[in-house]
Amino acid sequence: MSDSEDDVPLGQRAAAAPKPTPMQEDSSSEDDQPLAARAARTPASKRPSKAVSDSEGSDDDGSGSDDDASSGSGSDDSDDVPLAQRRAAATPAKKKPAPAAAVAVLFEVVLERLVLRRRLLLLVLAFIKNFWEGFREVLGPRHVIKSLDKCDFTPIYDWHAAEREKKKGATKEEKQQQKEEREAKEAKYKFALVGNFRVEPPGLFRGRGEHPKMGKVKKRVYPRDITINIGKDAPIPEHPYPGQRWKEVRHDSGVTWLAYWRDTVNPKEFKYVWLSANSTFKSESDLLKYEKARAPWGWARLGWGGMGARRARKLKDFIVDIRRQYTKDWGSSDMRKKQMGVALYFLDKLALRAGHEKDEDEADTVGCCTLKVENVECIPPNHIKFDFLGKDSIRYENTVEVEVAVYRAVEQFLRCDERGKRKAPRDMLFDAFDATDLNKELKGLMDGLSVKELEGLMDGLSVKELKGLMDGLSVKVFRTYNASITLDRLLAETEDASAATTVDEKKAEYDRANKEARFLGGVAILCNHQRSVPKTHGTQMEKMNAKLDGMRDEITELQAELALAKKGKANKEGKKLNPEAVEKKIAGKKRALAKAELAAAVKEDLKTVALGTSKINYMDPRITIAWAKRNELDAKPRPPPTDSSSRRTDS
DNA sequence: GTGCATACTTAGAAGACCAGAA
DNA sequence: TTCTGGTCTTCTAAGTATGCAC
Repeated sequence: MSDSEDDVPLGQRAAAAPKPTPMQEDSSSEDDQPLAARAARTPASKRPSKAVSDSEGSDDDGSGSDDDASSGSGSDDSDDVPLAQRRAAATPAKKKPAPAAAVAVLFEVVLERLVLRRRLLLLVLAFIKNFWEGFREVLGPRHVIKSLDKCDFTPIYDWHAAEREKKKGATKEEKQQQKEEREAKEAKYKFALVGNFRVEPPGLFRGRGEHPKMGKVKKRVYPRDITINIGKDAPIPEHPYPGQRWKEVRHDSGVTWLAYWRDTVNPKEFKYVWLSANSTFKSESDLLKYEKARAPWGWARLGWGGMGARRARKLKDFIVDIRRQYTKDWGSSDMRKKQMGVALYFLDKLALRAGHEKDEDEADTVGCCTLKVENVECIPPNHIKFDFLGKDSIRYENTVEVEVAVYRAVEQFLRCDERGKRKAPRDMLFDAFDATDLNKELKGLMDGLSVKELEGLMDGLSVKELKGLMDGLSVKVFRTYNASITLDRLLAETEDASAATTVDEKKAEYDRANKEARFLGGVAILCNHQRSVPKTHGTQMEKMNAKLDGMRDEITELQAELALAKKGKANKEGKKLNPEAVEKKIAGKKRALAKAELAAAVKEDLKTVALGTSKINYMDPRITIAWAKRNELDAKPRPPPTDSSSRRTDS
């Protein structure tokens, strides 16, 4: 749209515009033409396709063939020549036209313009009709505006005109800055950081533990096997296999996967391409997970945003109710209720996984709800020993002291089932329900609360919001909660006993809370995050022990030197030493030895503990941030990659 | 109530990377 | 410059959760 045209209100343009020349109609740069001029060329109902046919030289306006003018797009300078003159020029001038013929040409031109003006007027009225229909819908049926006649859009028009002037008047530097700001704002919608963008290559399936499918061939996956999920208007991405097509192209904004294919080893399962863990989608999902875990209990020591202390306290009462309820169920005569009560106790106390049913062609592992009789042993008077293979066939071996009522209930569950039938070692400990039932039960706890009870818990949240948070209450939430609250507790313990004053000392305390032997009852142990012993562990320990032996020998020698120094005698090298200086040296060596011994002990203790999993999946990062703030430490997130090819995703 | 399909999270192994020590 | 050891990244297996059809 030309600037001069643009400065004229639509209504005025409608009246003033009907003077497009055929050459203007045929211009290839259609977008640059005034709306009215564009509208005049094509009936509103067929505009998009008609625009194409016009450019191909249709005779739609009834003025005879315009092929000459349109097909060649003419010479550039002919745009400035009046139509009548061009008509004349386009016809070979064999002889001077008679006056009557000139009048006829002039009449034809005037007529043509009148026809065009009428058509344009009709199109504008069409435009206005459509606008009013849409505008009325936006206003709603009860709006005071009932027709367009009395509407004055001048302020809006003026505002736009002023903005345009402002843009025009900007310096080159200002325009560049605006461009950069715009691009920075839009960047998050242009790039996505994909987690696993490679298709899994062919190979042999290993599986973990004694997997029945180990050794099976993983076939190559081709584009014809892959369904992709892209935006409706996005171009279909190319793949490196000519002649093949994607299995399917979907436009599903209700899911987060970008592509999937069927696993060739287990065709019942899918493999997905997702956004990376630090994308906004995944981060928001993580936030929700921690909110759900936090909501029913509330972290005792956290004062940061989101949940006020008052609400946290009230919601904390809610878990007190859940615990009271499952404690009551241990004595229930309803076997299903009784078993669920004990299972919830295990989940809450031991942070076990839910344990869903598994197929025959999967590794034989269990979780809380799928524990078998052979996995559980009662040790009088009130200890229970668990011994089973959990996720990834990692062994869970733990003996815990339990409430007497739980102990007796488990003895009963081990003996016979719901109907009184005697159990064998491979029978289920909890035979009256499964993990799905337990999840339904947890959700039912929330549904059972009256609006009045909810109001007591809300403290600013609507019933819908609170229910939304609590809808997420499932078995796995107990595990997330327990992991996070354990970290919170351990950090609190270090703070309470802390003599640290410097940043380095405080940071060392945090590291110790995460790693040190004295906290081995911590998050990773709680969640049973194990690893195999690193291959280099043996040689590393040998080196460390040799170093420790050397340090001990050194201290022994120094102590001998101290004895000589105290008697005023010279040492082996014939030097007389100051006893105080030797004592100081010994103290320093002892401190270094203690530090090295601790490091060796931690290394040995942690050789089978995986710390990363709890850090990534279970410990609410806000607990660490809150701890850092309380200790006046500057905890900053790692800066995003600077390389433009690896921008963070927000889309 | 059950089984299945689908979608998403959690998990350990192994290799890559990097900083500090030798 | 090379070695070492800790941490990060990648890979993909193995879980959890839930809606839907029957």
